[in-house]
Amino acid sequence: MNKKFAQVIIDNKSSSTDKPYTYLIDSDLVELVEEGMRVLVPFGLGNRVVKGIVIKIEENYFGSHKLKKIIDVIDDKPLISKDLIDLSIWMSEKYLSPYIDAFKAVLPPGDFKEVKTNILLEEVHDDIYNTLDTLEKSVVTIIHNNKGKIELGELKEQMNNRLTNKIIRQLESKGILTTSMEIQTSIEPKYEKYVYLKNRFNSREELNQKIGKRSYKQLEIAEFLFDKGEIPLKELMMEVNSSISTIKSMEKKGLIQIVNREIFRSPIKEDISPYKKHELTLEQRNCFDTIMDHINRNQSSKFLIHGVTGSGKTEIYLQLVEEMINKGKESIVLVPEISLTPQTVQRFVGRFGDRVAVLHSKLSYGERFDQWRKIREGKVKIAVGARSAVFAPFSNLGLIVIDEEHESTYKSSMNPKYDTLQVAEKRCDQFGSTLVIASATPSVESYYRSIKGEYKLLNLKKRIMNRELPFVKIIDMREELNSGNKSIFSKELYEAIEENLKDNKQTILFLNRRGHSTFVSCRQCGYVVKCNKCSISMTYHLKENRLKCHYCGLAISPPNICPVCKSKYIKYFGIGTEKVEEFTKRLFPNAVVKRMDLDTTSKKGSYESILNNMKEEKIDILIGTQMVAKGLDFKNVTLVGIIAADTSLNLPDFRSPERTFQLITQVAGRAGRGDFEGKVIVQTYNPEHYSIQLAQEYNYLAFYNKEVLIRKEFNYPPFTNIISIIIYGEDVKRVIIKSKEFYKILINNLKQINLIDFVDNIIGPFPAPLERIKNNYRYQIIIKCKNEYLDKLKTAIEWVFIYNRYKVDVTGIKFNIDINPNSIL
DNA sequence: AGCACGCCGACT
DNA sequence: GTCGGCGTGCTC
Repeated sequence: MNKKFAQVIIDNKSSSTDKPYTYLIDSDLVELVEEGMRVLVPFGLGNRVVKGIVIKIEENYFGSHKLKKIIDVIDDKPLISKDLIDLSIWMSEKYLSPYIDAFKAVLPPGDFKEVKTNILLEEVHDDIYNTLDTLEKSVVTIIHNNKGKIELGELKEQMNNRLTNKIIRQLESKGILTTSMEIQTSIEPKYEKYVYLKNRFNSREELNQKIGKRSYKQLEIAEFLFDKGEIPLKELMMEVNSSISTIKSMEKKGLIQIVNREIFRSPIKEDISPYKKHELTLEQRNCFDTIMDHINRNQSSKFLIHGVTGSGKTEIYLQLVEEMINKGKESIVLVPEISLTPQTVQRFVGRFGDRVAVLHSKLSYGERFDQWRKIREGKVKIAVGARSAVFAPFSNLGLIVIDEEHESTYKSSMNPKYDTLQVAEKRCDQFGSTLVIASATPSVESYYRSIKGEYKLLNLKKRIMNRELPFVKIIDMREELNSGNKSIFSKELYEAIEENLKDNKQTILFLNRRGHSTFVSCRQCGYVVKCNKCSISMTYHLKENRLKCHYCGLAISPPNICPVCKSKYIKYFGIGTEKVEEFTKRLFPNAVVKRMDLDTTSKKGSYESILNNMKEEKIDILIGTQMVAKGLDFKNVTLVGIIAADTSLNLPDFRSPERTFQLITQVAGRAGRGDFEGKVIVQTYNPEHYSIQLAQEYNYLAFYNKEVLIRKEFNYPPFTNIISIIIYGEDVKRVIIKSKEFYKILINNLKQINLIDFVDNIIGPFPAPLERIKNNYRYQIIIKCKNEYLDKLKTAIEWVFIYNRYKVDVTGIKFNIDINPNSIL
């Protein structure tokens, strides 16, 4: 008997069922099931039928479970290829992520269980039809009677024959059928379960009578619902600390109703004009040739392009991609989310037209699925997108480009908490393809690796057309203050803006903080308005006249009198982009001033409209956050002002000098991109800090050399790995007790496996720098560990925190484990 | 997530 | 005793 064994991942987001389950593939299915296909399997004591995905097929089974059989196979082709399956398994191990989350990253967007296969009938001539066997004929007839198109599941139902998938494949190879995937997202929006009391009770007394004293838990829930009305099921379970079974039995009794409510989402669209090919400069050509030379000699290689801002890196990517197309290979181009919207995408779509798939966060599930399907079915050759585009399901991948590789958005903060650079390396290894990463300010880690020879370093030192990098002037704001200037503009910046306006040139003002005032405080007693769910001061937003929490979104009206001491001396401190806008408009009443940050670009198309106005020179002064720092290319911008270079410098994170250096360099790069010289004015209270000084000189190498020494001395990446474990929950006392308990268990475990002496450092548990977010108290343990012991350490962490082998009661406690996180805040 | 098993308290 | 609620543990 020909039988095989399949490892199946079942989607039910509970950590205890997140592992491969082995099922028997009976002889009648053995030829139909492939890795990457979805199957129906019996699961649990009640053998309920669930959908799962086959990740491995083996000839033998040596385990001791009595195996159940796969009921049926859903797909006629694998949803994902073998290399993406391997990649997911690799990710779940590398980043300690649940399998199901790692697989969701590579599976079609949306709910993979809802993917349908459509079968389309081509024209069939009688002479061909007559060569078919009976079963094949009946398939053709069924589809014909269904207007030439049918969904696979429905066809199988009508055929009522195990071999349907096989027949389809035969007919497909004869060119009689074609198949195509579809997902029903436009009519299947996202839902969440809500609970409410069935409206039969007028009073508590009536409730008590109906339920009876015995079911005190039910009574508690009912009373809770009586007060609250409708509430999400998850929240209810949290609030009353009850299990689902209690709630379900109440539903059975008809006391409560559980309903699905839709959660909203929205799409956007854009128009794009052609972008013609540019002649490469000598430097660009050298860089391009070196890469192509390696590719042509079939040496799979990794390159780091260190190119100053405005050196024309995008044109190099474009031409590399073109070469790939000529070789019949596909390319993935990754850009940070923020610069994704118009400019880079316009260039790719402008040059390659419908051979480009664009993936970004503003697509709806349906749109995203369409892009995914185009890639999967080989209809496009290039995928341009944010970090998740690294999973684009190409089958003959030749090149991955990562633009602005230093950007923090390349590290995911959700499961799987992957680092896009590492994933890209892995994919390139799988396909033998080329990896090109590039930045004007490479991350210390990447540059270190290029020095060690893991990446081949390519330099672009000149801007195109030999334009000069803009002159950077540092203004010591302490001196401004001493000379009596309390304004947010130094004298020098003010005069420069004034002059720029006179010359009809454009100005960009950068401040990495949105809102109007960053905190509101009482001058009498020092009280600061804080979010009542997060340990963070609230930012005042002028336009809406509200105080907002930038972590949880809570908005309240600003107080007129101090809630503590009742004084009316409430003052607004700190500057945000909104206040900069207000001041700028007041000081330059004749200038057209626009602000670009999260608050002004949340509406559909508003980002594009601001950029277009900027391009058409309808805006004199553009004020913005991070958004203006990346990739924007306006020829008429000659002045860039950095309002406060210190905001990113004083954060308690080892990467803050690096961030500051990168930010200043990137923002400065926005000036002088046209025929006119650019100027940058940096305002700071720390003018002597090395990251500001060296950014002024555009001296990346000196910055790197200094920074890498510090990293070595204090043992930070790239010399070690940092693992952050955050233990959080709503009950502070429990969080503290549990984090101490887990810390002890972890230490004991590490002692047992003789690892404790090899782990560089374990600190904690201490309150996380952001001690409270969205009502959760957060305690943190930070572990440093060299590469060679990392795997052992991860196993220990998995054992203690994820599998919870020590059976610690973890009700109300959650963990967030991040390996080499972006920041340790 | 869903299902069964077994403990335990309240009522006959 | 016995009925029913509620927590616990397992799912190839």
